Amino acid sequence: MAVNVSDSVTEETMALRVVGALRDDIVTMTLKPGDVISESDIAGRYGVSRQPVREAFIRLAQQGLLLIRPKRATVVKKISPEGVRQSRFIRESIEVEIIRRVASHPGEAKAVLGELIAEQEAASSADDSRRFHTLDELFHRTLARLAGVEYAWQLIDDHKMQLDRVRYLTLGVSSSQVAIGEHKAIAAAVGAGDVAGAEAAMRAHLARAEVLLNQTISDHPDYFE
Amino acid sequence: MAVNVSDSVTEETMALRVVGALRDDIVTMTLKPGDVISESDIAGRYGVSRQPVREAFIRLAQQGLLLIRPKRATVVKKISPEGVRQSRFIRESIEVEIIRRVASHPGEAKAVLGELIAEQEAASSADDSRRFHTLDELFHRTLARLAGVEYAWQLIDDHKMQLDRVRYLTLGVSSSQVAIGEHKAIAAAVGAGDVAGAEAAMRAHLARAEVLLNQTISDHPDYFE
DNA sequence: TTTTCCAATCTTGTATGGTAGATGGGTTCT
DNA sequence: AGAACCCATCTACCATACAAGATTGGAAAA
Repeated sequence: MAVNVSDSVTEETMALRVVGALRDDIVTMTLKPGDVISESDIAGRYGVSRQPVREAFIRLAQQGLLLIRPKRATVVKKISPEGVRQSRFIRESIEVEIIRRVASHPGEAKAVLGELIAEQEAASSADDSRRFHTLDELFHRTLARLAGVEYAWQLIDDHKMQLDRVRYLTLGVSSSQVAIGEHKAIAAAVGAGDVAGAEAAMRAHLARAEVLLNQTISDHPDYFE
Repeated sequence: MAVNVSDSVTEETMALRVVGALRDDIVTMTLKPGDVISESDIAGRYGVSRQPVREAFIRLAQQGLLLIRPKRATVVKKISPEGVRQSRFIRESIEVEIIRRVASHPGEAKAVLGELIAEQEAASSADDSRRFHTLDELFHRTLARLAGVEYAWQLIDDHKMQLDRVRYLTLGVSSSQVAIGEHKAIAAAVGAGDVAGAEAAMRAHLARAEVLLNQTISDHPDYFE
């Protein structure tokens, strides 16, 4: 998922290269909320003209990561707690609907999810939080695929980036053991075809993020509006 | 909601003016799916340089209305039936969650929704389908506001545009009387605090769009992938 | 006639210069 | 000293020129 800037063949156009590099810097908090950047600044940093940088700014602004203040400056958007909550409302709405569909028609779900959970336990034992993060995301994406709405999952990727920034701040904090237990509960209910139980388990799983958000706001108040 | 191109004070920058004009042309099918446009073409048409037009293209491409084929051309994206179905999956997921929240805690909901329905009946009697469309959208937006997630509603506006194109094709077709009846059922269940009933009524309301979509694909096969 | 190939002419991508609005700091006036 | 003001300097915005890939049509060869 990470894009290396110096990699000169992966991306087609310079503009997309800059988009990938900046997005990575923003999500990983290398560029912190509130940081001021400018077209010429970034252009010089990556050795390109202002034009592709400008287009990158436009794309990232539309994804809610940058705020372009005309004739003034462009800043890395601070995280809006309300925006995070509503992004999570969207995510919860969709994930609940997904888990219902999957639980209604299990099928290969139980086996597939079981494998993923096993990998997660391996990553957790190895204390590889980066890999666990990837596997966690894959768990939810797999549910979407099982429900036949993987494309819909891609559609909300933009909104998910807001959540990813918060998540990055809580990388070490989030106890993966707890998450794995919740994943097991979800998989078990799905395997049993227990729709209501699966929905409840999913809601409980997502609700834990609320606590993390409030804690993160306390830890990094200057990153939020 | 419509933006007049010749209006020279409403929009701030030329790029945003072009965005609004093109989006309006696309949603209203003035620019049809599959139509090929070019930066210089549009630039000449609006009397600006290629630069702001190019930026407009980028924005609209990110919203899924245009498809930029590098060094080749830019075309009005054809409507993807699968994309429409998944966009509607997203919408249904969110609207169901919204209607649950509102039905759980009615309050002023019944009165507010009642007023909107009355206006819809007036528009329907006057055969003003354009106004009915606006009121219909307002009905759903109001539900989002009542649930305290109006911002979330704005977040999915981009995806809704895909649905709006289909909807425009069925403007005269969709019998507003049926829609009003469904709105009444929703409002009644909400007013009674009947969560399950409100959810069922909302699902029934949204399900009707599936029929319209299939009919529209038959009527305009060249507009779809 | 059919096929191959090349060149004119499209397209979008990139670079650069100039414009107007906004900011900040120093100067001048009161 | 305090406040108003002006100007150097920043910003994003727009216009223009050039570059490079893709397409198309016709000419030339088989």
